[in-house]
Amino acid sequence: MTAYWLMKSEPDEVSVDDALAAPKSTVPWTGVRNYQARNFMRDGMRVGDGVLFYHSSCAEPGIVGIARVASTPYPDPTQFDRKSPYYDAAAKREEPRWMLVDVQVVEKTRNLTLPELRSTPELADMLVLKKGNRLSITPVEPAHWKKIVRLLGAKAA
DNA sequence: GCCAACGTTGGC
DNA sequence: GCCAACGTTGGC
Repeated sequence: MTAYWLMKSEPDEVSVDDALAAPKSTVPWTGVRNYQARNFMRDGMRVGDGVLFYHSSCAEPGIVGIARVASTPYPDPTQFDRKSPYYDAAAKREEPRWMLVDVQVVEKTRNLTLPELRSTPELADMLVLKKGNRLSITPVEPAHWKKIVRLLGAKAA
């Protein structure tokens, strides 16, 4: 049973173009330091799950690509890297605190912007649109996924 | 830069 | 376990 997810990335950090330019169009989803979001990656995701690649904290926030979960969960290496902004002194190698998955971009799309998402009645219940939502990873209902893929005219199903 | 909303921390 | 203070997210 394939599940669907929305994953936010700041394009200044990793944009959909950056991901496309990476080997196999695949990037490790580093830097998540929120337990709920971590748990989605660690416990909820399966290889092949659908991902909506979302740009946040930028001029035009929105969904900019279709991707897929491309690995099983493994420890986020940046938690052990003293020079990384994501370094976590409390994380031990024997007992990693932060887990991530690899994400592979399947298709770059147009930007389905936040205002457009908000103005689409069928998408009103999306978690990412809820007031005050700050979660960088949210599950996506199959019906919402289908609607968005249709709005994007994306090939990926 | 502002600020609402939320998560985390730490004293008690 | 409560809750105030603080830090972060993220749209605008």
